[in-house]
Amino acid sequence: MARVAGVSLATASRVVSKSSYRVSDATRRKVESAVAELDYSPSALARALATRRSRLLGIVVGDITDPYFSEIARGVEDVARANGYLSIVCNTDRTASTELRYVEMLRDYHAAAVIFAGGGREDDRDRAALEHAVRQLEDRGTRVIALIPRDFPALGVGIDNRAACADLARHLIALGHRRIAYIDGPPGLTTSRLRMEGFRDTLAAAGLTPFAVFPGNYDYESGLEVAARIARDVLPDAVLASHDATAVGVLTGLQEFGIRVPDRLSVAGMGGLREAGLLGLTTVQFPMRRLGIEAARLALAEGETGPEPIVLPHELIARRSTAPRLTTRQTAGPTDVEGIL
Amino acid sequence: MARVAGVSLATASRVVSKSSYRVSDATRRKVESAVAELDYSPSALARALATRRSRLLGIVVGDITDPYFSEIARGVEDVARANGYLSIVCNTDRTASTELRYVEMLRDYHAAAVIFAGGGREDDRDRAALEHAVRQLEDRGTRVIALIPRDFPALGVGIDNRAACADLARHLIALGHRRIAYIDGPPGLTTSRLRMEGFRDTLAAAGLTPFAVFPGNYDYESGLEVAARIARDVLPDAVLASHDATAVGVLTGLQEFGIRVPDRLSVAGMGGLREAGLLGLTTVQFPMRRLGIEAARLALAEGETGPEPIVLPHELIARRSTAPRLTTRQTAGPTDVEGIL
DNA sequence: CTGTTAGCGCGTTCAT
DNA sequence: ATGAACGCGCTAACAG
Repeated sequence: MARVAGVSLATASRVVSKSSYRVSDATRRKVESAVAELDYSPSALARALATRRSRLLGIVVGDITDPYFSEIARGVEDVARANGYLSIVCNTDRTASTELRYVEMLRDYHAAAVIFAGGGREDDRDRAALEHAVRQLEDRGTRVIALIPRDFPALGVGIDNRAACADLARHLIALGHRRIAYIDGPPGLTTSRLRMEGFRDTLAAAGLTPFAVFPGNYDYESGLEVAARIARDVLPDAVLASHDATAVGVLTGLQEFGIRVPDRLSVAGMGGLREAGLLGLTTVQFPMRRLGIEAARLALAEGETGPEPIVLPHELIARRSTAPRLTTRQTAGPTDVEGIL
Repeated sequence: MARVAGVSLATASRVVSKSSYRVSDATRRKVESAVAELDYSPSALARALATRRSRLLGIVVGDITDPYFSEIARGVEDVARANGYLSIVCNTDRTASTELRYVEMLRDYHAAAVIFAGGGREDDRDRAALEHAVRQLEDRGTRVIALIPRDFPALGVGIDNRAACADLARHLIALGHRRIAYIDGPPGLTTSRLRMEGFRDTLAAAGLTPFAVFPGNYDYESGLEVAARIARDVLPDAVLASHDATAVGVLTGLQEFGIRVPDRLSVAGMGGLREAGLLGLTTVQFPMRRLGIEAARLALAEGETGPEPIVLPHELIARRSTAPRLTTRQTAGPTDVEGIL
């Protein structure tokens, strides 16, 4: 193509790659017309090879199907696109080995940066291997960003899981509830631990002890099970689930037993899922998309940023699944119409 | 690295790239130990440049945040990973220009294949440009797969939008409903047209005419609006929404007006969203993940496949949002407990 | 301002 | 079975 333009490869490269080089308008025009004529487009691959810098951005998530992750990915992708980067999404299914494999592939493609969404596990046996792979990444010049908390050193951005759960607990206590049950997250996950700590500490500060702590898995089924158990046994004043999906499960399960929320007990979740809004579930909303955006900004930023992680604010959204304890409310009114649910 | 192995670059390449070449076990071992020692890994970029074939798979979606798309992406990614490919997801926001831009980037990276999820627009002014870009892709040897219907020629896989909507209409008619309203999808979308046709044709075949056809946008808000309109006016026997999100909007809106579903009227949606199950919404479930899987298989398949598109089956899931017309049902029973909704 | 040259890190002929 | 050389398409250094 440089040939049909009648110039040398170098000049052609200079105009095509928009390098801040001085090129006369005349030759520039010649090249441009040649480009148009040949329908030419430069090979990003070759460029990356020569530059040692690709414009590929890796984002490793647990499962893109999970609304949290897809929202994060969307945020990342938005700024990636704005900067001419392509986003590679990697589903790890929370499995260390596939996560590792992906990291290696991203390294082989000289990804400009990789963003680890999804928290780390605290019981990870492959941590050493991962840490090694991450180091390799950095050695090759790719930036690594982590949505904290993560089990390897990396600058990052995140949310305050502990504080969020604490806020929720305080909300429940403020409503007069004392016998508060908690549904834990998957064992070994850092976020599980943090949220649990937020719950326990807040209760302790109020001189309370948990009514019960049920195991959970950040999913719908966990909620159903808990609902069945408390329905057959003693009802707490409130149940705080460490995940919206679980809280929705509680709501559904309770309803099958004819136990009305919030009349008989309050229910709250965490995350800010669409379903939460739909069912009137009290929750804390996490700014997932912003999280992705900030992470991508960090990833693409030229200047080195300080090691202190950015912490984005969450928001407590009180809805009709939580209400003051021991209140006699009317069962009429627009917010309490019987639906098909 | 070939140096420390004590062999030539060629032999090293032969073992690293697993080429079906004859290499003696002795030298192979030498190379392998050198690889391990140096923590060496081949550059996928250089390989792609030399081979003229990358292991990058592009998947262009409307919005990864949309459960349909994320499910498709997941399916694609699953088979991509199994074959050692990386998946690049591109959010077009249903905008032709950004879709075009992405296609160009994917071409520059010599993507092995690109899968177009998300249907085409019928009013697309940039169709020519897109078609051109797609042709360029194919010229460079990248396969292009489309989740039909699409506005440019490509082999593909899809679902039968028309039949799905027809099934729903038949279901409603079989329940005895005659005055059936429809909520359309976004104008200009091929899927909108197809679904609408399925609805109209089925009604016509039964000697019925639509009670009303409301404009919609495949979203929640459209449903709310329709609910408000029919609540203040005459209630149809049933409303069929072209999208689950819209149907959920109808449900929510109706309930705010104290209109009980399915007592007063039936409601159905399309898609198979999680929320549909949660709220007991009758719908057709589309096998989105399978769609992605099949698309990826096509994309990665070596042999040429026939031009006839694969059509995956959908499934009508009748739930409690639809019921026979003019039936007096008791308002008790476990499926009809008043919830917080 | 523009042309020449030398890699980037691989795969792939050809010889040997 | 192995080694030498060339090319993939582009950028970067150095001349002119």
